[in-house]
Amino acid sequence: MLVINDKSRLPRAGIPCAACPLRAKPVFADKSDADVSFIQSMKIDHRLIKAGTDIISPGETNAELFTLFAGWAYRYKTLPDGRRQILNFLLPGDILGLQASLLSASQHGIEALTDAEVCVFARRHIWDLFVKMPAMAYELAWLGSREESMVDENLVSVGQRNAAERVAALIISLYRRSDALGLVNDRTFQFPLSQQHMADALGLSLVHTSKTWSRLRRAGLFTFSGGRLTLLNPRLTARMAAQFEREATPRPLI
Amino acid sequence: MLVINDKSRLPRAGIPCAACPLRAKPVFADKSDADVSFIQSMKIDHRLIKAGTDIISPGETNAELFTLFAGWAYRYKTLPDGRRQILNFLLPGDILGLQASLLSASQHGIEALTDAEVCVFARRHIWDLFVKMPAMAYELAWLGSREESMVDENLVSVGQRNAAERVAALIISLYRRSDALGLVNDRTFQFPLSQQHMADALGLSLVHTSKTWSRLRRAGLFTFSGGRLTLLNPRLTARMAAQFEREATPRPLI
DNA sequence: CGTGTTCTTGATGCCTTTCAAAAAGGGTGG
DNA sequence: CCACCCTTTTTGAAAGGCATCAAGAACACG
Repeated sequence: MLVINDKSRLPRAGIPCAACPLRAKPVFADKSDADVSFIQSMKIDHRLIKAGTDIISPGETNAELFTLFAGWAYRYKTLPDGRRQILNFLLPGDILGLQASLLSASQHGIEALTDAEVCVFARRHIWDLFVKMPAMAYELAWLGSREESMVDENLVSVGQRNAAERVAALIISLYRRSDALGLVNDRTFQFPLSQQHMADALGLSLVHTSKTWSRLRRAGLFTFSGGRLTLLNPRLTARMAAQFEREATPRPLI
Repeated sequence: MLVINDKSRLPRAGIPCAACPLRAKPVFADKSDADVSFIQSMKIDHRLIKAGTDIISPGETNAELFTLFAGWAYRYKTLPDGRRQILNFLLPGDILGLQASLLSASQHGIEALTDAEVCVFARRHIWDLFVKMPAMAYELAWLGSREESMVDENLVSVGQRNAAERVAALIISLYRRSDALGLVNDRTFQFPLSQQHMADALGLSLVHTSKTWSRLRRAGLFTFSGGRLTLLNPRLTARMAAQFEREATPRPLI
């Protein structure tokens, strides 16, 4: 998978929020020093998560709030018989566990897709934030709405698009989100999903996902090797997915 | 459909929030007089919406915030070629347009399913609410998370459940929500969806929805006539839907 | 009592699933 | 560095659930 570091355990754990490398990216809205230091004061931990482990478990109560600092994750729900639906994917800078920390018990799980790092904010501080930092509370609500909007779009995919359109929509969506983070070089970016992940996200069987994936690849839409995807024709892919709106930017980082 | 009133145009328009009949229902959390009068001060209109008309249009900017006072509505998205996905249904007391008013342009539309009444809150007042009323801002975020959680569950349906399970899940979900509002009598409640609505919500064709619907009806799961549905066996229906969590209650009403 | 909408039902076809098994990677220990 | 094992991906074949087409029935409305 994606190896975050090799020498030290948490090389970036000590980095203050003011010097956060994520925050420097143009996708994220500028913040006042006061805001950043409030964020710093809320942050109680910087945690390394191994790929494949839960960051928030289904049914967990009193879940903390996180910001994904590095790596990928996904929200999912599981039916009693084991069927799993991936609700949406999470990339660096995304808030994680807002729903879980507002509602009493988490209705979903969140699992690290790659090795990941998260900034941990104590649940009990969220209330402080609403009282003392209305602008940031507003941004939190904004981020929540943005996530809902992503789930909306996934529901449109699964409910209305055929297999090829779904795969195309998934690729273009992750391509654009990676691009916004500056993670796309020469139309190439890290694409750490297994076909099982794609199948569970798209509501397709593993076999049919595989066949659709290779059909699109052979059709010259993209190349894929070593976990890196090159999207040869983003325009065509977007058209193939039958509409796919761009994101508003910049957005808040908490 | 559902005729709200016959004599006067807006019989309840003049009712102050303090005397709101919705608020009296046990599903909704108690609020202080100060909170209620703040809500009253934010409310700029009480509007009657005819069934089938948009409350928020797709792409609308500067959408206001609403609380659904009476009737049903639904959020939807449409693809360029006309395919429509219903994202979730809205019942009295639900907040409406939060995502649209936080994000710059509405990514979805909201349409009245029956004749409906809405309380209108000016978008510009939302910011005031965050500054002056942190507890209510928190509740707003809570309601946003709750809506996301409903979309999550619909995504699980469409992605993982087969046709019969989807129909059962839809029925039990609307049954429970109606029940929480005290709208269920003797297992019978108003069910104003056409089969086209169900099809668009469940990601099924109209024909297959009709066949599945009548198969479940003939199997003795429910009876339906005159827009009213009697759920003969809620337990069985819930089991048939393969898990369906109950809602936390009470919840905030704004 | 017409007329348009919604619902029902039958027939046909295909997109997707399921079953099965081989091929390809990836990681680990000898 | 190769052998071995486990996970992931690929392919083929067969079945089935759901979509599409078509048209009649039931219903709502003016």
